[in-house]
Amino acid sequence: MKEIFALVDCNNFYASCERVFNPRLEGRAVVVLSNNDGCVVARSNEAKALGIGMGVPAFKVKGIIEKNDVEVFSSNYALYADMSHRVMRTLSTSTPAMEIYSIDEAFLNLAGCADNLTDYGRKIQATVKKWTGMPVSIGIAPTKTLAKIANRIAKGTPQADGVFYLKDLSDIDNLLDKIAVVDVWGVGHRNARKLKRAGIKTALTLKNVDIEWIRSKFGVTGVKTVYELRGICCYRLEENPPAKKSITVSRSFGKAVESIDELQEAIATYAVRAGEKLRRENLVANVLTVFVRTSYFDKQKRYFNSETIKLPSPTNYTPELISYAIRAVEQLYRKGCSFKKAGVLLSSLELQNKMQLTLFDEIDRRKTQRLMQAVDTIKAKLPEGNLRWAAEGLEQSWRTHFKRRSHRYTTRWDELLVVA
DNA sequence: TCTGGGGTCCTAGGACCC
DNA sequence: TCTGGGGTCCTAGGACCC
Repeated sequence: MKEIFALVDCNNFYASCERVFNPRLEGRAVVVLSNNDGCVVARSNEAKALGIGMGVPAFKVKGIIEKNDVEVFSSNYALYADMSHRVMRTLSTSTPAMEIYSIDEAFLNLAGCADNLTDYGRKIQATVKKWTGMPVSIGIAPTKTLAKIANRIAKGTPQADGVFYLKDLSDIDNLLDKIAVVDVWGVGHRNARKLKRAGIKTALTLKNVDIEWIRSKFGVTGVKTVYELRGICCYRLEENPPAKKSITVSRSFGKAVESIDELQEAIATYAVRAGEKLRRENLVANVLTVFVRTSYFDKQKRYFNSETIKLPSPTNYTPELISYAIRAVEQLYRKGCSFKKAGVLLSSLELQNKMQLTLFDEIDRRKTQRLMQAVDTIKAKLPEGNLRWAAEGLEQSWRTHFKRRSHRYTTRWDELLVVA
């Protein structure tokens, strides 16, 4: 049977997460900031109405925030990840097949689920709200790209009330005519500009474009997008996400870092985190890259650089990752630079149980594996930061800021919601 | 003063091989 | 002295997504 896609999208996800545990925020303008409390990454509808843009630096909207008493939060990833699990678990009860597309979105295959899919969508919407407190919008259509558009319509038209089924392909043209080409999934700002120059401004004109022309200018991705708009499915539901191909841990510093010791501490800390991610996915890495950079906005003394190391044997052993990462910093460090951001990238990943053993390995892999298992288990039981590798340093004054983080209500006993 | 983080895929071009 | 053509693999950079 042909797939019918529902795209379920949490409304203003991070802002809504804050609201679920803080009813005082209901009806008020709420924004959530990125790491280091830098940019606005989520806004309640009220905050959007005040003209606070997505991705704008917080300092640029400080005036609006103060004048309108906007509630401001730092990102609370522990809370958002847990809320995401709850929503996804709830959704899984309403469909035989789904794909978790991002922290706040999932594609469901609704083929054969009900006679009236709009009603069925409403039922899903109500269940998620009741079980998790999260408001969602649902777009239903024969392809993912059209489901994305249906979701937009579900959100943007009051009559739809959060659920919209793009059912009759004959109606589609009227709707596509009103969608700007930049709002089509897969068309970014750059390609939108390029399309505009060729006279293609709406989703409808894009749908009707000549296929060979689009292939020559935009490659196969462009062709797929056009077919999807025509109702021809090019992107199937991915139920089992393929294994990760790379893992990155990177952060902006809370303050500029100038000494090599601090830069190495920070990189060691990121390497530790990267190792944990690796082990959680049962992966090992063959290649480690470290990058450092000064502020993007410091035009005078700009310095971006990276160092890539081919590891002698695939590993997820933290001390090994730390030592190579620290060595890379020695290559990258420049005296007199104010480093503002750095990161560790692990790539050329493979499954741990399939890994190629090196003949002359100096490390007893079985032993280190048990050691890392023990460390991970103990760390999970201790309060954050209580168990650390020496290389991570003690003071960590470079740490990223989260000055307005709410409680991690759902994942920490000491931060439970208190009902007074 | 203050501008996020983590991914994927595609393509073009170079290196290398026969 | 003459100096082809086709294939694969890898990498860097670009574009996109949330």
